[in-house]
Amino acid sequence: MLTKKGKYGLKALVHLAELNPGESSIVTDIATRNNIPKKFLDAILLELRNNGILKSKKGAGGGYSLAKPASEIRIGEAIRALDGPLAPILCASRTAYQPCDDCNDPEGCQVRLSMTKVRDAISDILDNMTLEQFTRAERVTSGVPSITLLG
Amino acid sequence: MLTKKGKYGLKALVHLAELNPGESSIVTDIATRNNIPKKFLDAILLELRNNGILKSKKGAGGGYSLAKPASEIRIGEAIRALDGPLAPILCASRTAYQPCDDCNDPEGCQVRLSMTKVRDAISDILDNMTLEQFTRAERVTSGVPSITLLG
DNA sequence: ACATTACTCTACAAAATATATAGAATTAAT
DNA sequence: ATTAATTCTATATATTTTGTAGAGTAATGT
Repeated sequence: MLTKKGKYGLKALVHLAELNPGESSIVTDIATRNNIPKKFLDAILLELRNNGILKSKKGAGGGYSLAKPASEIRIGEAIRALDGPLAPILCASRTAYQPCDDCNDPEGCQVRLSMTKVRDAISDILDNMTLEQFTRAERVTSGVPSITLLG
Repeated sequence: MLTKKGKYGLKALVHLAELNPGESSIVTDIATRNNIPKKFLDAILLELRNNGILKSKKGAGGGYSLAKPASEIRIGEAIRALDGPLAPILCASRTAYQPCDDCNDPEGCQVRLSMTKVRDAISDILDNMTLEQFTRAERVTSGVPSITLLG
């Protein structure tokens, strides 16, 4: 699940990616422009900074900016930093695997196997999507998936 | 995210799918066999029943059984009944769409567009997977996705 | 130097959600 | 009738999410 923290973080990243190269932005501006509680955003941006996604400068004239080009920041990377593993359940995670304590047979567990497929599908999308692509995304209905049943 | 409720429910469905046709099982048995708190499972199975996935019979000789063949029960259907929409965020749901209250432009929101892709990918997997397939799944490493980066 | 700015850190608090538990009510079989 | 089993209502506990408050730190400009 994408929490508000994750959502706010992504919006802040878009905000920063849309600045001119070299420019930075202060938290207050990002917060007001995106309807995000300032103090909450403080913590979020700090976390992104501690994960090497943003860099910050203190004091007057300071602010936050991307730590690397938007083309080198993966959306999956940002979401992991804020919301944790992409997998729907930890036993299906490749970056943070942990067996369920109630499961007597993780190897043959169908829940785990199916959720591993889901995790891989999510990762295929989010780890291959850069912040640059994300920011430039056009307002077009995303490609219709091959076989969708329930809409 | 798959909660314990969702996980327990899926395990119970597997349990019931593995019975001989026409057979049913009582909650206590499903609970002890799968390390699930009995009272919690009561509520879960009831919810699956109210969603037309299970049927129940009260009293001695009673119990739960599938309401339809395992080949006609979709995993996505079960997860929705227990954990809600598959989409990582409601504004990306097709079955339970709701705009974010803090979002001034849902149409052009990149978070929403990307999460819609994720939702579609999840749905492609879970709405096309039947309980029958799920139950018969072999203990084989799931197919390697085309381009996986972070493992 | 000094005031101002803005990030950083620690602690806490409120709200929402997830995870149960208890016990009585209902229905069916023997 | 008694027992078995689901169903209903209510409640309790734990965890996570979503914030808020306020002091601390570093940089800047004057």
